[in-house]
Amino acid sequence: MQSDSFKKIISHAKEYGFIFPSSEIYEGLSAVYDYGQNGVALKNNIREYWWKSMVQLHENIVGLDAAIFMHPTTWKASGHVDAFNDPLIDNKDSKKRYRADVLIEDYVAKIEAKISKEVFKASKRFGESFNKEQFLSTDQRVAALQSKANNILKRMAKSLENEDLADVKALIEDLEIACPESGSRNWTDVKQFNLMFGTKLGASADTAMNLFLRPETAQGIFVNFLNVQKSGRMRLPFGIAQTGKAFRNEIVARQFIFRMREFEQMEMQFFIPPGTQKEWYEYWKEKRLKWHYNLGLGVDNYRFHDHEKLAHYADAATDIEFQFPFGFKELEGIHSRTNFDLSNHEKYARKKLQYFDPVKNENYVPYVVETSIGLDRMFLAIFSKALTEETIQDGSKRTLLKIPPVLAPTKLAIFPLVKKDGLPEIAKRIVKDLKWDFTIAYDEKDAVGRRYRRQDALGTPYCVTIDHQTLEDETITIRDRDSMTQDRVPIKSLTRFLQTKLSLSELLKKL
RNA sequence: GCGGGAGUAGCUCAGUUGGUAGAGCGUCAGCCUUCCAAGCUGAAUGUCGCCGGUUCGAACCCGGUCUCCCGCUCCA
Repeated sequence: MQSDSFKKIISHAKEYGFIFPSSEIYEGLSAVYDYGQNGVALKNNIREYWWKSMVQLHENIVGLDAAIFMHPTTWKASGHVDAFNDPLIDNKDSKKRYRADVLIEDYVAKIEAKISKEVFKASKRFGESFNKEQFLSTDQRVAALQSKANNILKRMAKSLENEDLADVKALIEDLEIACPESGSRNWTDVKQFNLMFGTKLGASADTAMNLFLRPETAQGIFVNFLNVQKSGRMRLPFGIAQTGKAFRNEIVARQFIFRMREFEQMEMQFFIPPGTQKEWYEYWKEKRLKWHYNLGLGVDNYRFHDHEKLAHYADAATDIEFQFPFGFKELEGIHSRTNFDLSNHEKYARKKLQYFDPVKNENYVPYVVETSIGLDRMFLAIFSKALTEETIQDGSKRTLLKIPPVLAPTKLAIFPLVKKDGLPEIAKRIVKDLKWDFTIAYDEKDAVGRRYRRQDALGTPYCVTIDHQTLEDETITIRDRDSMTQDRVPIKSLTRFLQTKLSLSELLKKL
């Protein structure tokens, strides 16, 4: 059922020019997609809604557009070089894949469990009949186990540090670690999997600099913190907003545009005095949820999911999850990032990244609360909820995209009822007048009913029809996409009607 | 990466024991002039995912490969 509707979403997206597989004539490229003529319009409109809600509506939030290439040390400071590198190993019998370091750590955890058991047993005996010899032997056993555990961890750390993956495998073999699933010790080689895409800057091979394509846009904001703060005379609390592409070499990229290797983020980093992160974290949670609710996709489709295991940089984190066709999944993240990023950039760059607080009269590294949303996921959220198949009164079916009108790729379609009697001329005149303010489609082909349906499938919220009465009294009908009802209004009042229904500022005012 | 399913026109799909490809919808041109798809006439569109093999002959059989969906795994 669900996968059925998901298939419909994918084929509708293709058939109506929203999303195409990348390089399709060359058999495509795994998990890479292109936005078509209607997709790019919807995507731009979503981005604009986000951007204006951040930058235009907040005096203390400004924009930025940092480059995708960044100095390689950026990613050491951010922790991505370490954290985005996983040594993976497969068991050939169970076909299960594991992180090699986790397998070894689990083994060590077992040794440690043994140690505490020994100590516990010994303490019990100690309480009963004390036997000096026994106790000593326990002591030695514990010491032996402890040193064994330490040696394993030391060897693993050293191998990982030196990227000696053969030794990581050798360690697993030496310890006779078996697959938890199959109990087999038939392992593949350890492979390093780096989630960051590498590339080279510079013409000649020997002087070229190894770079990464950014795995998140946030670091472009952090490294520009002082530039923006000083040049913009910004005072805390203030935010920097940015939208842009990021790249992750996901092991498994799936589910259409939900998890792509190249994707677009909309991030805002909010800089605050230390100690106020809790309140700002709550503030942005509420604020962001409201932004989503405001689109009217249904409040039941959203929920918070608080992280229990926090990332290396965070002291609190939550996801806004959305009910996608394949279940509730992360749409946006709100993270209290502490001063982790700025402090680390201070360390690696050996430059102060501090703010002089005129109120407290002191210098400090600001804390950060981040809101980070995937534009492609937002697109999928809207598109998947918008796609509707309904049976109307006469029993016929229609397919429509209930995209929030403000975000629709085409805002208005204009039809002459028939292709004669001067109706097309009037229709074209209206197009000419309104195209300055709205994206408009004109269609005179086929029966008008069929033209309505065509626009329904594209999500066009309003269709204006010019009929014979227009010739008499300069009125037209406006047909509503969702209700299919029509209003007859004077041509003159069209602009104002559309502005109230379709202007982004009206939507923003509700925030 | 593993397992399952799939790939034939823009979309959904049919295609018999191997004999050079079809339908519906859509699109385009025209007719009709009608306010909610499926009226009439005509037309275009396929390296049958790709490469190789078997065969006189492959959409179909075999091998490899790519892509998509689902489930594992992964997702700082």
